[in-house]
Amino acid sequence: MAEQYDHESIEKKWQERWRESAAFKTTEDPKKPKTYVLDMFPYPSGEGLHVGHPKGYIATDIYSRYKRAQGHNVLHPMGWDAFGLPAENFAIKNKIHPRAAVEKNIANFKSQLSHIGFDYDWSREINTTDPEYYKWTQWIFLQLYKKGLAYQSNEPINWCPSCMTGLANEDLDGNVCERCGSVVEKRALPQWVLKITEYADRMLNDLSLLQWPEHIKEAQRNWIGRSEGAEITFTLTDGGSLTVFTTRPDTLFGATYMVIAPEHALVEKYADAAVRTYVESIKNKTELERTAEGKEKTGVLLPGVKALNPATKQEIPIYIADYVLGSYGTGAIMAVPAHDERDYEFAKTFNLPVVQVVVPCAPDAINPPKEGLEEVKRDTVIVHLRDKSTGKYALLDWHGSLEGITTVIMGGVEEGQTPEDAALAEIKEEAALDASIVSSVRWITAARYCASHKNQNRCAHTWGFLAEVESIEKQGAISEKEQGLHTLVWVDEKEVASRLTPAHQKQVWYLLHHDEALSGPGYLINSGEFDGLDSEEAKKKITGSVGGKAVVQYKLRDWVFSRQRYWGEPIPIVHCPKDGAVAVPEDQLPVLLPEVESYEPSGTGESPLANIAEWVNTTCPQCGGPAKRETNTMPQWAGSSWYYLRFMDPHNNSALVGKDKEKYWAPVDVYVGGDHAVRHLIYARFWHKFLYDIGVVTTVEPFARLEFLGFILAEDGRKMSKRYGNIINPDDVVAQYGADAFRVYEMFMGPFENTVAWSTASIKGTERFIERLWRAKELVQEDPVEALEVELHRTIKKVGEDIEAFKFNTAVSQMMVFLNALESAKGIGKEQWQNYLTVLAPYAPHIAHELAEHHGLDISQWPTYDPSKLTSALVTVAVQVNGKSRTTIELAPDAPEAEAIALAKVAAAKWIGEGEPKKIIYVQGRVINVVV
RNA sequence: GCCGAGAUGGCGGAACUGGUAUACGCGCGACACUUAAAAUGUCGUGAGCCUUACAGCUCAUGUGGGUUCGAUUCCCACUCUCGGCACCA
Repeated sequence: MAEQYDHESIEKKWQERWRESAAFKTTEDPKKPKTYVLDMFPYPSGEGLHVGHPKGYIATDIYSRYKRAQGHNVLHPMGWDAFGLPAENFAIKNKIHPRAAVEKNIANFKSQLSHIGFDYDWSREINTTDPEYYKWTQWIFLQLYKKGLAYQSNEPINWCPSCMTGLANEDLDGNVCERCGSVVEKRALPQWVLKITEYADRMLNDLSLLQWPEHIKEAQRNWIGRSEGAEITFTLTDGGSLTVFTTRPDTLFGATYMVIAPEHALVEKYADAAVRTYVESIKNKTELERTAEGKEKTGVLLPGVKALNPATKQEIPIYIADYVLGSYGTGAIMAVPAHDERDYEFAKTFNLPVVQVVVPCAPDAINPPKEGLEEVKRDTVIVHLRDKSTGKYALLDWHGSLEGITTVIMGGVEEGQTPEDAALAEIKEEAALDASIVSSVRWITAARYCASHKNQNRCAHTWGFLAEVESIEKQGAISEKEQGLHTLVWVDEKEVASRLTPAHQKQVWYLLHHDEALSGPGYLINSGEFDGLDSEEAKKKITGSVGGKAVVQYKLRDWVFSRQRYWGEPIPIVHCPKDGAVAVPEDQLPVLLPEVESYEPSGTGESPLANIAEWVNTTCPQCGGPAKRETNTMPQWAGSSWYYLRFMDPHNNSALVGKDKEKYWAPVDVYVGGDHAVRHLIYARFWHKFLYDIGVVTTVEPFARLEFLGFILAEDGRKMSKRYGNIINPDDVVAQYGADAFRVYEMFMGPFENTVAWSTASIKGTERFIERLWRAKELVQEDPVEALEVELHRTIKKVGEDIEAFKFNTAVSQMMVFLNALESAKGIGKEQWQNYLTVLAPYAPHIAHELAEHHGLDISQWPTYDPSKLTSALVTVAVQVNGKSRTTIELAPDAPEAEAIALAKVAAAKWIGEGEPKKIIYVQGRVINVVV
């Protein structure tokens, strides 16, 4: 009777041993290669950890232990991000001090983590609310201030009426506070703002240096939202001017009106009663209501003034509409309804003129223009013909060299013909029917192709129509010449799009049914001297011709950095009546957060700190006269924007991080996290680049590689939440199944980046795996078991490669495969066992160490695999006949082709049948395909 | 709407560079051990057809096409799901 594996006492034994021997204490060692592996540090909430949290921590722990076994010097720290609203709100609700709440929560988190067996160097633990830590957060702020990157502003900001504090744009979900769900208001308050926009381009460009998942990089790009365009100034009829930002200066000739934001300065000057009513209604509407109304465009004419389109010299009206944002660009646009979807919507609602100035034009994929040939422009028509009696549409299936091509009825517009005439004439010619025009495509479209019979390239400048016949009863005879070229076919409406071959004709069909603006590029029309130019080229030329200038705009706004709350880093500034805002001298840092009785928000827009006279009243560091401290605090993101640097040198009193230590450890080699990663990464990259500029760090990016973490859902498929009562506490799981089974299960659940629901049934599988491992120790013998060699070397290879690639699930699978083989072999050599336990140890460290100790084995060195041992003496080769697998044969992996084929022919004789195979394909060691 | 990722058994998922689809695990079924149950072990397990059996056949990787001796993998079109952004001119 084999003894049961007692995970409780064995795991405890090893955890104690690691703790007591400080096994994972890390010091700089120039002789060893370094690896810095980091999790996004947790926010110690009152709810404690659920089983989703440790998933990332297990991954970094495996990576860290693996790298240690490879001889790397590994930095794998843990700390706490503990300032911010949730802690403060929690404290208010429970009537305790936030500091006490944080301490309690941290203790709880630490206890939960301690049972899972992580290899953290706890001597480097940091806490963002520790004055020794936030001293340096304040120091960074001062450096930003000194470089002019922190400034005061009185612009209206987002105010959350429930949290009673200002928020950055990034803290919102649409127009709702992401913390509490209240709808935010606009409030003008004195704010500290950081010039993150200064770094927008560098943050965008340096993404190319990073080994990050594409979707995270893309989210960063979206967030930065760079767009290149031009600023163009329109003169007004009152002698003034109005400047707009546009990315499409090429469409200037199509600008038939202008729109300014309700906040625009010009509004005041000309506002009449209607304008005021509109602007008021916008203010009173929450953004929620505005979104609920969808994309319905609203607006009102600005009376008494018009603008002059600098290209057409025509007077155009100016509207006020909320679809133009005051905070982007110049708060004003030139509206080009033909080429902008929003302007088009607005123009339709307000009956404004629409002028097409760009013709979309793509080269035909089947018959592209040939280089070197001259291009001739031809006016053409494309006409869809519907048989009213059947609802079917006419198409032409072409013959001869155009076999396989299907088009619609089309042709040229001859001298003296209108496009409508031409369309009807083509129908007469190709379908022998008298039809009438029902509708037409609003836009001219075009395609470039090569007319090889004429040896010229053509650009078909095309009008599109829909025509109709009552029925085809009156159809005449189609000429023999036309019959020879193509056959007229009638197809269902649904089929038309898929039957048409040329992309251009598909586009015309689409536009016949969709009334949309043309937002793509093309060549210019209705644009005077610029007609015929490519739109890309026209951008520069038109901008130049009207004295505009090229500019770059970003969606990214400067970072509103003040919070009117207690629980955050005080902003180290003193306001002096004489000297204005004065930086607190660095030797006076940290500016300590005062101990107070009442830290509840005042709601007045002033921080609770404002009420503490003895703290607020101070002397000016410059003139020595009386002055007041800045009472706003920093947002939660501040402390987490640089913490990865402090882990390198957590107890340094004279610098944020020592130069040598930074040089040794930076950058973070692997950074693991998920969820709200976008903002944190933007802010941290911004600060890091700033610190690079002032010489504090030596790398341009903080996180070389990022692995995105998929979440764990509750067993019911919903998010784990107190609200649903479906939280699973890792403490309970560890108590029941053991830390190793827990660790292996979380890695085995699926690909690391996948979101998967927890399954109590499935964790039993990894529990069995651990139990079977335990029993396998009875099978250990002195001599190696030959039959296990191949699988062992494969396992060493696969587990190592999979850890590098964060493909933990397949590594676990391979370790299970090996254990299966071991059980079948009914024995394993000591050295083989040692190698196996070594690769197992990062996943299941407790049992691996226990088993290793049992046989006196050293599992601290990662084994190397022998490539020559990855394949066995015989391989199974599939035999296919006509691509279908029929049977298999056994072969030496390097068997000569002739031998393989001979064997295959015999094995598959009954499928091959009589006669010689047409062809035989042999893929070494894999497959033989006999084609008969 | 735009951008990104994805769709494989009852479930989580695997598959090198285009080469035996369904590894590994869960679940399920049968059997063994047991007075019994749990635990454990052994065997089986994509669907359908055919056969007493051995064997054999057909169909299956979201849908429809294409390239190829051969496609989960490459190409084209489409459907759906998830994530991010969302009137950014």
